[in-house]
Amino acid sequence: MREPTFFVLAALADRRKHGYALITDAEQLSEGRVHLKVGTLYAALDRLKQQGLVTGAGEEVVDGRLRRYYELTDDGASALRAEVARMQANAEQALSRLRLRPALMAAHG
Amino acid sequence: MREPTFFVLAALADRRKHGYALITDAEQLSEGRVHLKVGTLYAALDRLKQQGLVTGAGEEVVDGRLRRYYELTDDGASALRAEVARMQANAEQALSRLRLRPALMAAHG
DNA sequence: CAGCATAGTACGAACCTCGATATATAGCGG
DNA sequence: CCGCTATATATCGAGGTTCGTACTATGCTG
Repeated sequence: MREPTFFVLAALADRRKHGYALITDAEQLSEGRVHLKVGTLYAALDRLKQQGLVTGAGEEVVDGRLRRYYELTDDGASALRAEVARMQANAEQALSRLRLRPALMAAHG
Repeated sequence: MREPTFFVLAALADRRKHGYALITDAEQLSEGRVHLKVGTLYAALDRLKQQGLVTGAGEEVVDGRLRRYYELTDDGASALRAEVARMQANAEQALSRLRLRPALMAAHG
């Protein structure tokens, strides 16, 4: 799973949201590191719906603009938890390798 | 950075290795979750060399077969540490969102 | 000579993301 | 009214990474 897709799931983890809200929410969640592009977002939502990780959760019209809501399915929440566990395990393994690395002697080579 | 690329860097973190050894090492590091394909590996090595994260570290002929060694540059080690920090931060953010999620009431809805 | 493990190379297909473009409503400044 | 910005959804071509497979090659075993 790529980073933009991960943040779509993460942004939906607490409650249902509409597309545009996901863009701003993912940006905050990632502390500014990830700005979802609209093409990425809707492609990801279509894919995740097809995979059963996300589902439509109603529509609303606010100020004449349509809002389509999305929410995590139970499978989606499981997939997100699994992805988190995988990332933490990967990070731990990489750190243990880095600790085996001979220390840098910056001065005097 | 994608997972296969991440494990190429992680497998090189402790000492120089040759291509084929990276495949078996990445598989162990990931606890069997990631099997590097040869096409993926050498494409990643070429890319990482071009980016200055990995560099050639000598050649050897063992049993008539060529071994090309690769090692992390200082930039490569920094990039790996940055990627680890990013993954840990992303995982933490996702977990805090999952904690806000209304609990599942499996029985009786 | 056939099969297997090791070791590296090459290439098209598939997947995900990027970046740009299009549509639509509402508010603000000129 | 026109242009600009923010909100909101949708589509499409281009690009980068990985996948999957096929290929070359050596040495060992049968």
